[in-house]
Amino acid sequence: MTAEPTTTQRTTGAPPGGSSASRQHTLRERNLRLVAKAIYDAAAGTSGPPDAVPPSRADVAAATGLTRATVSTLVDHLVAARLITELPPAAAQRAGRPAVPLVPAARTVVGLGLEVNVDYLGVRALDLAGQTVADVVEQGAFHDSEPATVLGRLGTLAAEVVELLQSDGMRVAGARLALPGLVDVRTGELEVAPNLGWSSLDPVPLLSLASLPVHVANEAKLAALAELAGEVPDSFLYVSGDVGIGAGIVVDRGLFLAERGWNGEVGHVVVDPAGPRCSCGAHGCLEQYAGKEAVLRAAGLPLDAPLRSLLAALEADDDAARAALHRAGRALGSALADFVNLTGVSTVVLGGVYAELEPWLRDDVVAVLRERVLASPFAEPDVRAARAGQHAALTGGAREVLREVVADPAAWV
Amino acid sequence: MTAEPTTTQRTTGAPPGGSSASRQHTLRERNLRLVAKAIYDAAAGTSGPPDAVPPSRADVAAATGLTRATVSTLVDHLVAARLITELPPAAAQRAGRPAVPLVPAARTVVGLGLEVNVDYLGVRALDLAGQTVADVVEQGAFHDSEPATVLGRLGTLAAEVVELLQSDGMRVAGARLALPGLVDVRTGELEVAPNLGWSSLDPVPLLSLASLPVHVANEAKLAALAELAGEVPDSFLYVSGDVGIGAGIVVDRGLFLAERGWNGEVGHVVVDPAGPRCSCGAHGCLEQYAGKEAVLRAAGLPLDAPLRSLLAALEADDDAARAALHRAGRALGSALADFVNLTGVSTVVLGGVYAELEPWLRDDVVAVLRERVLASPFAEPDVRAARAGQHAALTGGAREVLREVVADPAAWV
DNA sequence: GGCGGTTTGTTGTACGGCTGAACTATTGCC
DNA sequence: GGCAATAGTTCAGCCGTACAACAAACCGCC
Repeated sequence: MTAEPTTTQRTTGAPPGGSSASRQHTLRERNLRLVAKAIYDAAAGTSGPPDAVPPSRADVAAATGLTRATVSTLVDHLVAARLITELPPAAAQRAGRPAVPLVPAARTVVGLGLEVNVDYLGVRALDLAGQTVADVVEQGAFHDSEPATVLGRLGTLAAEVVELLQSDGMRVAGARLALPGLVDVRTGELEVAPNLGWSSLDPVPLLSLASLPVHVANEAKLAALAELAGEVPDSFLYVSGDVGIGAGIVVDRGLFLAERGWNGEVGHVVVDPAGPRCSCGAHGCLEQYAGKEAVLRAAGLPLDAPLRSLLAALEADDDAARAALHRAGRALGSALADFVNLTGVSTVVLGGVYAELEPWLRDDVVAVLRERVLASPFAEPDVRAARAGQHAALTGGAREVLREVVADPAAWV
Repeated sequence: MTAEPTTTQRTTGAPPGGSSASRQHTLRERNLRLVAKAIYDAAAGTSGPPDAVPPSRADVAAATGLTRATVSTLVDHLVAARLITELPPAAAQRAGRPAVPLVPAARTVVGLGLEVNVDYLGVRALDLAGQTVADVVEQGAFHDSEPATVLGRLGTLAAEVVELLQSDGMRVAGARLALPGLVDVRTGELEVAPNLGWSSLDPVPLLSLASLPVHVANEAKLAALAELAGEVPDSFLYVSGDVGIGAGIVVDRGLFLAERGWNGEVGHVVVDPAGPRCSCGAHGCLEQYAGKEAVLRAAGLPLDAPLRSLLAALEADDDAARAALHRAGRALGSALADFVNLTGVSTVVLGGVYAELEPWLRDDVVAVLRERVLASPFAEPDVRAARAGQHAALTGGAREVLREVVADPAAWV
């Protein structure tokens, strides 16, 4: 008899009703979720490449353990709610009545990702099929900006997008607002966002988006969720390099958010107490070695240099640039070793500027992890570059909204 | 509109059936759990002091949202299964028919905690009422011991305890084996336990406990769960000082166990890369400052000195001892600051030898946490001593087994 | 090209479990 | 002793799933 991973998980989007009375309709809700999730996951290709052929009612019945009769009625409800679409039966190669392929509906229900960051703000809408149906990004300089003005502008953009989508017959399920700062996951308030110069405010009302449920989250954490669109383990640490260094802890495909969700502050892990003083008051924080500005400075580039000039220097084998990334990689490895040792999550995804710098960082990070992670002899740490592309938090936020739709389809039937 | 903590949690003891087909009997199972948990929690006094008077069927109905009719039949089942006991009606002060108080049954179903540690092995049995019904601890020296011999002896002790309990009419629900090493939570195998000199083995068969489900876990993690018996936040970091330094992450009253459960390795967070070399190969690990041996050495005591001689020196205001604890406290604070920053859990419980040393550690630990925890201006970190007493892992293991019984009472009706 | 074999999806009955309302049981208060 | 109040029980009704039989649509093969 062995220990099973008898574990619940604290991540985004717990199915509701875990600890409230179960009535007859609870069965319906739970089984609707089960069926919706089966079809959604098969289409998204949760593991491996997307199945060549979408599942039929019979497939869903086999996968869930429900009878075909029950699945049939549930699917009918989901189709009526426009969450699921029936495709024309494919030419069958087997004997028997051809199956009706079921896929998540396109352009019916969408989730919205919103973001304010230092140099841009944006709105992105995704549908259940995973397609981007709207994408608006405005460049800007929001360092020390006025929250009401910036969030008001973002709200206007979002309202325009919502208007457009609704006139196309789509329903907007909700929105996630990504901010580069400390967001209290319980209240949705922003405690502080150093790079915006914002503090102690409730951002949602400033958007003026009436009748649209908006949740707030940290930018790196939503960006982490965007990685779930691709092939990635169920649990990983996402580390996003930028002016600051943000992180998200993904466990079993959901965000780990204990207490107020203030985790992953890897930028201020002390790499060397004899190192340079950091803005946080401590000495030798990771940011002083692997923060964007520290790397540019060490590479002999101006602090406002674009990333591509650093990449150019690296590709040209510039010694200072190479040395800067070697130093950053060792420091990053050291801080990540603590991160892995403390959380027990062994895969690290490098996001933000680290994604593009990964070829020059990876070897050093891996080497230090191998030295310093205690479990590395039994579970080799894995380091990889993020793949979600530009403005990943917008994608992650929109995906998160849709995940909630799939997790509670009963609200839509 | 604000962000809710829309989070599932990965901790010990997920209610089963989260993602499988819901049939009619699923309702029964879920509601049985709900009722059992309501009665159990009220008795255990999950928050605050135990309610003066245990809940009645009507109270449970009000608390759960189920009707009195449903609660009545469910309670009848639980009473028949001897999981719940009806107390004689208390003298009613209100008008109306007096309520029948419901409490967890004493001495009917018990959970077993087992442990092998460096200097002892033990068996403890707890019943649903929270009482210890059996407690056997054998001192010994198990450094570099033979696993088969030691676990065989523990198995014999456990079998004797089981025999005794069963002859008294009790049913043993299961057992948890605590080991001071790296335990793979998925397979139950022990990868390595440095202080026992054990590695790569499956401990459960060596116990030779037929027909008793035994799960294996890390000792510090089970000790952390023992704290849940007292007044403690729902989430906290438990750090246990001993020869090594172990830790457990408790989130929403359950263990956080991502992947294989290898988290909380705080003993090898690097406090100062210029510090002394550690057995793990790195320099300046926390253990070199706050490990039991490092503290004793710094205090000028022999490495095998008992804890009470250190406590005596501290109470006598011995300079070397005080300085040793100051140094340990600063180092511990630094490593815990990383732990708090990375996990977002703001309460630290000091267990193992740290529990008794807490008066001399606390101020330094708190001071460093205040400096280094980024969220400390918004959520003051809390540091407290563990209260579970000797051999906490035995208590935690037994409690964990009982928590599973309460989480799935349907298996017992 | 019709017929058996095969797989899909639907229909109708049975059953389990919760609800709501009425009912019984037991007390305090006037 | 009667009335109000609270606890617990009984029973018809409803809801959602299972099970089994059935209809639909295809293949292959003689």
